[in-house]
Amino acid sequence: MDQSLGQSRAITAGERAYQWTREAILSGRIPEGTFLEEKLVCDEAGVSRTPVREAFHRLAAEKFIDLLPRRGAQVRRVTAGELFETYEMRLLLELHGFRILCGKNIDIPAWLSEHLDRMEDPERVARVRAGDRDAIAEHAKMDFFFHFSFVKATGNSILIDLYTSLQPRHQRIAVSAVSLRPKRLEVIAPEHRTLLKALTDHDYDTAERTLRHHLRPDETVVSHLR
Amino acid sequence: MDQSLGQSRAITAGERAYQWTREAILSGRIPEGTFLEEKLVCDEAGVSRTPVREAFHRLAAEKFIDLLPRRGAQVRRVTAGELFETYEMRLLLELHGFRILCGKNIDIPAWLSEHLDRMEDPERVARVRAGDRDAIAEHAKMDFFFHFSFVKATGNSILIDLYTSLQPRHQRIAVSAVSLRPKRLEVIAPEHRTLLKALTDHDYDTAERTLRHHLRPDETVVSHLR
DNA sequence: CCCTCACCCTATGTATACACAGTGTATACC
DNA sequence: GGTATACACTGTGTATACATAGGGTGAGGG
Repeated sequence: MDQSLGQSRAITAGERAYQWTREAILSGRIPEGTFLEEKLVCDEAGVSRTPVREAFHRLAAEKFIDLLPRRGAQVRRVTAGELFETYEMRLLLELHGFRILCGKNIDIPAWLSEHLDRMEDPERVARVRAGDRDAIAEHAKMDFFFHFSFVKATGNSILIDLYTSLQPRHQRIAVSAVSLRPKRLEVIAPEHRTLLKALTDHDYDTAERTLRHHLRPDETVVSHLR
Repeated sequence: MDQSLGQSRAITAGERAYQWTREAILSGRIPEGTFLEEKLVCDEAGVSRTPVREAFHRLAAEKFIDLLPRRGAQVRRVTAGELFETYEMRLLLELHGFRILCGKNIDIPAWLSEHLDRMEDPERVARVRAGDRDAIAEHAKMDFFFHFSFVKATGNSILIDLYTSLQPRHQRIAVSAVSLRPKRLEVIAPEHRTLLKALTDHDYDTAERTLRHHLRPDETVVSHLR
């Protein structure tokens, strides 16, 4: 195609295909259960099938899609069972992060407060509550980023990997939760503030108590996924 | 890890390439740090480059190899730092499994005792102590399988996924540990028996104490990886 | 009206050809 | 003798052609 343009060759075609698809799934442009056709991604990402297929295998390993032999790539659904499991694992991994952060007196990034400011921006919140799909997907990503920051601060690369692998499932759950119960936003925001303060103060007990309440499956979402 | 199941299904070329490479790495036939050439796998697995490259991307996502752009696929090394992190994560995940198994009175598979019998088979142990690379790799796989069984028994599919993703790192560490300190075998075996009994008795405290001692990095291995 | 079966057609699985970057080596120069 | 540079070669990155399985659609029968 247009390889001859001499653009920054740093990004390979496979990487473009991967990022486009990953973003399309995370943003909700491609709904769960959709059979993702190679040709669609080829056209959208402007690459041939080979790098697209490589991206698909990577995305399958990362639980974004299921690769059904001779059927195609299906965007993964989150079942009710997986919802419970995801919260269970998030609690396990995040609490472990908290223990390290508090125990070793590791400081958490100062800009996290500004991140919460952006999440609570009235205009953004209004769009989310209005049901704007893009805004909801963006909110879910920011929520993940917030929690991920604590895990990242521990510096444990494997913990970071494990937690990262939860993102596809987190995204679906968070989108469902905010879509079905926009009122949750009013609960989430102050809990995030409490978490941040507790960790800044190295107050593990408060952090744990808050997180245990924060990571509780919403019955409305559960029944919706059943 | 399920090496013997499902021979009858129509296995794709990509799957053959994946399994051959995965097995070659786990068995130690391809040493860490090796640049894995696509052509080699093509010849060995009897497929063309396309499915091999797909397998490589999958293996990279699973942390078996690093894909260096324009350089190739390098079999991952385990650093000293990752050794500590791996033990830390194994402890976290396995203890969580133990809590569930004991708390919910879930029974663990009865055949695990026979699995330990096979691990302690004098002939096998002799080969491991003699430094037989295949026997050592096999021992490491059996060790992983033993610990994995507890995680599997919880039925939490995400926990199972997360633990599975530790296998590449576990394998390298276990092989190093047994190679450098064959004497460890005499410590490992009784600890495995203690763990199994504690879990059969739903005695979490003993299980936790034993596991905390069991999953302790060996200083010899640590300095070897540095 | 619903179910079944056969056909076609589309999308996947695989191989291969070509483009090009990175590495190694040999040669020339300092 | 050591270092720098140019060139060839090897192996990866990508596109594309071809084979084939699986599903959709239509007609025919119950």
